[in-house]
Amino acid sequence: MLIGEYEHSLDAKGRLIMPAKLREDIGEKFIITKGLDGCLFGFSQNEWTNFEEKLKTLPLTNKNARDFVRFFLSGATECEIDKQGRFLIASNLREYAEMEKEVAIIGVGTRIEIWNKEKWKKYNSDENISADAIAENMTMLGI
Amino acid sequence: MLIGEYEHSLDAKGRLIMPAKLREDIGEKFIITKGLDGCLFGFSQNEWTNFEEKLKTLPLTNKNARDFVRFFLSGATECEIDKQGRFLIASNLREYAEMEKEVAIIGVGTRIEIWNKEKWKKYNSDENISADAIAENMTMLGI
DNA sequence: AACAAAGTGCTTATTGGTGAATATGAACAT
DNA sequence: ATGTTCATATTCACCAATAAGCACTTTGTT
Repeated sequence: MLIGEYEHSLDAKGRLIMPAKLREDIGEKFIITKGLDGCLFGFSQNEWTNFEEKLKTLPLTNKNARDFVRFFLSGATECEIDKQGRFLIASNLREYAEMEKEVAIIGVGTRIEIWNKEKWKKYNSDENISADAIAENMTMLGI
Repeated sequence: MLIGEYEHSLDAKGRLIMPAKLREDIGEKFIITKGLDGCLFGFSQNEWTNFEEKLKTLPLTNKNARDFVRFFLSGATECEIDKQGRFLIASNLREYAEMEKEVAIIGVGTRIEIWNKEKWKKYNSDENISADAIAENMTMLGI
């Protein structure tokens, strides 16, 4: 289970340390893609192949399907964690998520998310995540 | 699995570098043809025969289907990657996809797509990929 | 035959990815 | 407090991938 919040920084070449506590669960090789709300998603191999299988079934003739597949697959990269625990974030993904240096990495159960740190702070301070709203959603889900 | 987004440029003779990360999957010889949404499609030998098979199943009695088949087959060319990792894009295909110099190559699972870079940027900034639509599709696919 | 256009191949410079070495800093034990 | 260990940060050097320019070959045209 991928959990926790970590802050790290990109090096000059755009590499990032994978927090030691996430390393085991995410695996040595994993996939990052463009995510929602301006962050990047990171999936373990298992989660990803699942997802790929589903994408493959979508029809080429349907424009919505093409758009969706393009978004995820064109935005995807396989990453490998090096001996020093770092991995490279492709430049187009860095650009997409507007990452300069300071980055937040968070575990979200089945995936990780990588955020520009400022954006993450801001996102957290917004009303989208007021305790009330969350509580409401919890009751909706029957928790 | 063909994934990722790469930006490269045509040389004076209309040749293009095949990004190193796609080379293995697409194979030394592959097929490019006119694609949908103004780009070119590129298939590995295997995927191409696959695709041909699917086209063959379409009813020749239906004009739409005939048009569809002609569209893909008439534009198809075999490409070979040279020692320096480049391949030539036939001039009629370059013209079809309105390629001048700057080009985006993307991996979309079973095929690659080659876009005029500007067109690709524009396509990405359009609403075809609103966050809402993506989120919706994600839940549909159970992610 | 002469020329132009298109295609092929080589050579060089530059960029960006990769790996190694070292430094910093926190957590913990003595 | 002091030393030890582990995780993270930073820097440097090297190598592979790509860009760009040029020259040669082939093909088709006049």
